Amino acid sequence: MPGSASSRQPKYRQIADELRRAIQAGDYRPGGTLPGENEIMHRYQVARMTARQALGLLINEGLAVARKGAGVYVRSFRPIIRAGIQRLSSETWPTGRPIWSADAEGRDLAVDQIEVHEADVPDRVSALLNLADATKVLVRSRRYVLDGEPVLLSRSYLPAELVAGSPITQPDAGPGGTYARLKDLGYPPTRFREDLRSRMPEPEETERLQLPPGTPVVEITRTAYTSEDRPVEINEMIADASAYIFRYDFDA
Amino acid sequence: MPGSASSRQPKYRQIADELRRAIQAGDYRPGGTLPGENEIMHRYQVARMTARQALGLLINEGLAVARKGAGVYVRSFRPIIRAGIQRLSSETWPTGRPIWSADAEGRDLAVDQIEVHEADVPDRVSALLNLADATKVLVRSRRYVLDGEPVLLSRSYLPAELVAGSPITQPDAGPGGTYARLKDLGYPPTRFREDLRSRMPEPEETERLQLPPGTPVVEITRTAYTSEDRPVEINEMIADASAYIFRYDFDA
DNA sequence: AAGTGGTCTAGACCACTGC
DNA sequence: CAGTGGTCTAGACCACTTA
Repeated sequence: MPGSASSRQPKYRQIADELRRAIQAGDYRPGGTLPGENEIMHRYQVARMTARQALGLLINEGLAVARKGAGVYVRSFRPIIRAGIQRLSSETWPTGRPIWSADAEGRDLAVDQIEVHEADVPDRVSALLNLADATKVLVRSRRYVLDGEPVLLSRSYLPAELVAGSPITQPDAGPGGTYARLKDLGYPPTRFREDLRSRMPEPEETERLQLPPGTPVVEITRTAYTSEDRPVEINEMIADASAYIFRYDFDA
Repeated sequence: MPGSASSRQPKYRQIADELRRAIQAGDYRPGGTLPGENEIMHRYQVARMTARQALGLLINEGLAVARKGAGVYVRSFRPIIRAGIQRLSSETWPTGRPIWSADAEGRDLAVDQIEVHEADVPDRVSALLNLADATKVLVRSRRYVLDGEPVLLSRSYLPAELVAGSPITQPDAGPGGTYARLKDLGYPPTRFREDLRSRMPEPEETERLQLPPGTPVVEITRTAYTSEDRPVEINEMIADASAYIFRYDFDA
């Protein structure tokens, strides 16, 4: 009778602990299959729901994924490094290469679900952009897909009056992107702020990023300022936390 | 019969969706109670486990917490802003004020579980510090507690040979902390790298940070370099993601 | 003492995957 | 078609909180 003595831990935790140790010891390879519900029921002599609770723990910890009709598998990770500071250095804009090209070094990064439209400024954005209520903003949304898997949702807000008629209002803002165009307009960003927060995803984010359970998101709010400290753009991003490492290099 | 037509969503999802909307609409205040298992069973005519699944969803999303014997409550958040760059500016060390004093503006920040000892260098650390295997490192561990709640675990590694005999080997490294002492030793850090990653906590982290389900952690790995690009310290931190906003200000 | 959430059982039917 | 995970029921006993 495995795990009979020794414990005031509930059974499902003991089972999960045993499997977790085995995973970390490498007994189950990333991408490989884990014991399923039936296997656990027989091996530990427990009911269906108890086996499910054990697997549910591992799944919510992001260590495993269940595939309906197939089985339960060990998750594997291969995050990309996003260098927050260098990627926005003003030297990189005029090259015409997209900013995110540096992030994906030799992997296949695509952009889809592009949407550009004008709208009323949301409250939290008007506060950051120092705009009056009921001002119009240009909203640029897109989704980044790495090696076929969506990894990032991005939505940026710019004062509509500032960018009217410029290529920024087009889906493709041209070489160097939005920041190069802001420079053309006489408002080059010289300073950035990125605020990072991590939390569990909302259902809509789970859907658009195709997130398995147990996967947090990182919410990045970037504000771009001109040299006169005028905020000219807000970029709100939602990243699949398992796909990214966020890197910041700076001086003492 | 509520929620009978309309749906190919499972019942527990429909119930969770309804409660989630109500929370976001403000029908349930942060800290206030949510309908419990019995309430949901009667209101929606479902079995115990189905009501639990619905609540379990909200709990794993970090929107609710269950307190045994009491009820289910809406979670409330009050994150602190950690300014990654300014807090490590070399001007702040000589003031003698602890670096983290800037993080907690008017709130009660304490440090406990302090531990200082020598150990063999772990593999991932020796790679970052450019050390040979089997070198000794000084390990300084501590836990930060904000308003009575633990929010951060920190463990730093320094080459033992470098800091031998200095106040760094004492639990209290003195005014200005480790970095001021490294300066005294002739190795002032001039450049930092912070790598951030978010994931669900391991059981030990859940325990030490007293994390409710549905709370990710942010893992921060900071490397401190001298002006000759020699890495002199690795600081691995594990933060309660719900307690922090990570802020980085930088130039284009 | 009454009510709450936590654990657990022993069934059932379903949709999906893989051979 | 056999096996998998997903949903759901109707019970049970327990430990804990609140009053």
